[in-house]
Amino acid sequence: MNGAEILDDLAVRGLVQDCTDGDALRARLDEGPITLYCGFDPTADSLHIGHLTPLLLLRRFQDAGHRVVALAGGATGMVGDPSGRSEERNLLDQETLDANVEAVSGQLRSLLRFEGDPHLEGPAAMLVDNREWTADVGLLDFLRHVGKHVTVGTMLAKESVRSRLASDQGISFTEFSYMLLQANDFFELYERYGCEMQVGGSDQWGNITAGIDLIRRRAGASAHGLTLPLLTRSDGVKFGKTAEGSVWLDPVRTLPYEMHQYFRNVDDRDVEQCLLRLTLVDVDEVAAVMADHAARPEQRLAQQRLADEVCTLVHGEDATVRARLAAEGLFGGSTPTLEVLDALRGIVPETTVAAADLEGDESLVDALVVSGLCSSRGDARRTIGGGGVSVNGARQDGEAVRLPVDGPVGGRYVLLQKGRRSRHLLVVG
RNA sequence: GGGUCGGUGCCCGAGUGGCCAAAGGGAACGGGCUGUAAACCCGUCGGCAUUGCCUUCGGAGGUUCAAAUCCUCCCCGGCCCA
Repeated sequence: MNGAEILDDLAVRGLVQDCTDGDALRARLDEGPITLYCGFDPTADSLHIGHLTPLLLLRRFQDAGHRVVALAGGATGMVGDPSGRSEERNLLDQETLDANVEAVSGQLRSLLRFEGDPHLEGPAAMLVDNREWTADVGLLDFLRHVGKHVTVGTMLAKESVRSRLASDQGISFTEFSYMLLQANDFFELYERYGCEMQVGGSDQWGNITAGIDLIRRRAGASAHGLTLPLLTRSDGVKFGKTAEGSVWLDPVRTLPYEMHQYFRNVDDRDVEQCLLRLTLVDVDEVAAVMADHAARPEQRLAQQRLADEVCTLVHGEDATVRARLAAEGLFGGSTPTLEVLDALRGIVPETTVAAADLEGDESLVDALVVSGLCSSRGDARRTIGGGGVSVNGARQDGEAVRLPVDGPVGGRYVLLQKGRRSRHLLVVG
């Protein structure tokens, strides 16, 4: 892709909120590969799907032949970015921060192609930690070499600072200084690797332009910046949030199955935006998928595709297959196979039982209590009576108190379902 | 400090001696419809139990065969007066 092509692609996908001089950037991209970076502060031990847009943006540039740098903000994370925040952050301790940098770095690694990656074409991605050039810099040096080039007026004019100054909370000097650190990062990356461009979320505009200014002042060079719009949901809920919290990339925090389901349930109104911004599917193909979807919206082809794409990007093909099998077991409405039930392990809570436990006169009632799906035998009877219990996908008669005689699937699993949402797996062991 | 109204089940809110586990609404949960949706409809909704039993109406005592309901003291909230 030449400069125009990649920028047009981003624009069509709705991935450009703000951009420094578009013509200059286009011309620069036409000249040849560029080095660009995006920073990720280790505020938690995992990234979440909100980070996916900028991370994928790096990927898009890498796929177009450019050199991308993912920065884990070990230094900036120590200070706390005020951007987009109404309140002062709590500082993380060194130990937590180290662990977070480690975890986040691993995730950054998995979505980009580094040296040695068999799929690598063109420049390898780089992973850096800004502690590398920040940790040993003394305060005096920093003030002389960075602070000297930035006027307080400019800093005060940034939206992130202005909004906080106007609030009751105010802003600490520490957070106020944040943009200097980030500006310095950009400058350092420019010096070290010839990094000419920084990308980030829309709230990063002020920090990015601060870096561009610093590069101009100290190196007399012009650099570029581009920000992404925030993903939004039509129903007003913050994107990537569920009742349980954020959708994380860490498979322990958010099961691949749960992530798959999250996207599988995206509103019709939002699904095209998601396909464009959160997957690498070609724009033309997205249009084709959307056309299919429009013809048969009830099949939710677009959501299915979206869920598969994102899940595969983050967790890989196997996890996606498993997530789909699990969904089939939970929502397919047919008798699940051994393979399907196997895929439910780790997704549905399970209890190990003896084969004899499945044979009693009131084995169904007992099983519901043992599994914790029902709080008491009376509760179990009531729930069964209300038609709320299924065993291995088959709804049980309101009078049933005993498990069906056909026994556990493959001699191993009995899937209990209470209503649509509560499940439990009995494992014969 | 004086006066007054009130504190009821997850929440709001009726109930003013027995027919009260306590109306009604909301939430929640189950079912139906549906696109693993929204809306809508039905059911359950203190606890345990296959009849029934146990624990609830701010707290502690008391009157009564019987109290969420009456009396006494205490705690807490609203409003009015100081």
